[in-house]
Amino acid sequence: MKQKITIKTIAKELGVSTSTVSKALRDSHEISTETKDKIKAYADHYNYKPNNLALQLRNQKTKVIGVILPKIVHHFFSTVIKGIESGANEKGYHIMVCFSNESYESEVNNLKVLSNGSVDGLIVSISNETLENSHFEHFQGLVNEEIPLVLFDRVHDSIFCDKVIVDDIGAGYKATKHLAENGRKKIAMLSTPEHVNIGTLRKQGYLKALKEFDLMSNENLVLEIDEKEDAKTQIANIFDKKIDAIFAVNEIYAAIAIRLAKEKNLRVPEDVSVIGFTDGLISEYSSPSITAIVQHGFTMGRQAVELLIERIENENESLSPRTKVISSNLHIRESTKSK
Amino acid sequence: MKQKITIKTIAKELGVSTSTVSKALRDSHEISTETKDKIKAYADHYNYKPNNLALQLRNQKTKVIGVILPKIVHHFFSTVIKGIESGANEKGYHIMVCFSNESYESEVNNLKVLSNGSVDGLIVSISNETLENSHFEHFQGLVNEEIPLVLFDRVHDSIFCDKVIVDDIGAGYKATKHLAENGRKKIAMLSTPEHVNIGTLRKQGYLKALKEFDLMSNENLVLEIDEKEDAKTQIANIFDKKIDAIFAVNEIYAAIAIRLAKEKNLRVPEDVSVIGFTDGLISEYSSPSITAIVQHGFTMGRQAVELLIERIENENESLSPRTKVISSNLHIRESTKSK
DNA sequence: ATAACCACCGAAAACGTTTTCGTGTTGACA
DNA sequence: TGTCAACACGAAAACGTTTTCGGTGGTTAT
Repeated sequence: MKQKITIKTIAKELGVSTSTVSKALRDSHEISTETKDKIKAYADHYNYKPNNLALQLRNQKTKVIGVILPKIVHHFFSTVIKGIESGANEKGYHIMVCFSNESYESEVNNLKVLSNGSVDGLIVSISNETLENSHFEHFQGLVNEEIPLVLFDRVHDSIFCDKVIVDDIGAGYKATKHLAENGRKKIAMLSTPEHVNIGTLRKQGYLKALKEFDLMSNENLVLEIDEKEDAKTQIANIFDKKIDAIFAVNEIYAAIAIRLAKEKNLRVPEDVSVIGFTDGLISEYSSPSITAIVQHGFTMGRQAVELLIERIENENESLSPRTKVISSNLHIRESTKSK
Repeated sequence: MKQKITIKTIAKELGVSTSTVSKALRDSHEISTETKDKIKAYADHYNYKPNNLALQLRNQKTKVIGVILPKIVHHFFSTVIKGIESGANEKGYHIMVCFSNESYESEVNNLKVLSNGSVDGLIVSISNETLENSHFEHFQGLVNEEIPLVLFDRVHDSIFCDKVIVDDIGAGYKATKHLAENGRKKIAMLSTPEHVNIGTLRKQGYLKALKEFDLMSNENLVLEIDEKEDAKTQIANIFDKKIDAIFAVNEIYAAIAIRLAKEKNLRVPEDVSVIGFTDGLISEYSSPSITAIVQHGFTMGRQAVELLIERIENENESLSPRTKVISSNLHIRESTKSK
């Protein structure tokens, strides 16, 4: 990189002090118009840009927000990032993005390196491994250092901070209710292992709806898909049970289910109706297009960053932790139909 | 944020100088074991972390790479980001991500704020608007300042820097060739407006293959989809032309084409074979699954970041610009079949 | 006894800013 | 002529590090 021009060089070249240059560039009344013009012209000509690092060090703030996500090649998370970046930009912040790749170790590591002063605050969605093992000491560390922190989607009660979550119970309920109202009697659910709280919560909503409609709530109808094994073979089993509807915890499982149904000569939506979670490209463009719970990732990102910036910029007053619940809604498409 | 503990506070508390503390923490031989132990114990107990801003200012490097993308909610770009982050992490770098949202203005703006010392180098994919209007002065500025820069995928010849691109011509050729070898005679292409160079390049490959197989290369068979209008109605026209194969410039157009074919009672792949670009979730999970050109976004990201870091860390020797071409290949699935 | 050496530590500069507090030079006014 | 304010600018500290250089006191070799 070429030697950058600094206030010092300008000062030396023009035979004034650095304070004068600084003041002139900030248009201070303390400096004569003549000197100001001279300095500005020089700065302009040599394309002077104030060094951000120096400013950050002096102001003791970076105007940068750290974001740690479990993954990125994923419709929901990339949408959230977009929301975060959009909200951050509006307030003059930038984002620094890291991925835990669902690993506890890299989550801890990312947290550590970002909390050394490079960011003013953090937005995090907890990795699966961390949730599975319930190790949250690293977050506790952040809270103790009073570094502003907002958790979203994958959160945990034991961490004392702002949170933005989806109404997973309500979403599970809405999805299941829609199927029941369509006359579906035997509704299966494709869920996640228990430790992933989103699966558990959505299941609660599912069970609530089943109860309300006096439908069978057989544990056999809930399939906990293990991510480490092949999803397709696991899902295939569900069709042995003469089901007429499926509520899937994400859009990939929904797509796989539809594919399997076709292979077994079942019509979607007539014989089997399917609802997915995450209103992504798959739901939109597969055929039949898939009825899905839309999660409003963009809104979640915006909300998270707004909570965070509010906390950053009012660090004196200690607000107690807030939780925003983003309600989800059903986007009805072709994969569901009344009997 | 709580008042963070610094070397100064440690020095004051322990009655030594800051230099001693610094040296002790870096395990210098200049400091007696006794003093070192004392200082380390204190630092450990109060969870001292060196302030990154101060280090960055002192070392005149940030270990941060700026990344500017046209969009993020997109399989290819999110894959590239993952590749960049992965490669950066291995070398101890972090990434700062901004989005131009395909807008020239925000691209210029992002470039400006990132080039003020907050990053050691930049990885950029040019926005559509910028390409459309051929305004590249902002990149020229970077090059003049000798800020390390790597362009990927959406690049332009007039910018003098490292580049990582896909072999778009070859990819278009491979896709079309595959269709031709399957006995398809009237192959349509769903492309982009001309200014988007990827569309143009892929079209070159398409035309090359047509010529090679003595197939009709009618301009009517190439549809330039305008992103500002509804893609579906534009694509629908192509079916009037009795085509038996479609090569789409991205997976969304491919999915839409398949959907339209079904509506017109054409069977995919029997009556119409379809190939898409970008081997994303849609291609994988729609039914029929879509034969697609895989772009190796992860590899591109890795390559880009490796080129960049090499340049950052060898800033003395001025290498001439390099261009890496990542070859793409065909992932054959259900949407293509020989006649 | 003197020189040389070593172990241990501190002062100060440097990175690039901003800001507070002087300070010297005007000019006006009593 | 003396006083005071306004004006224009500079010195220095501060943000938190690292590193060079120098210094002190004690030990060893000649």
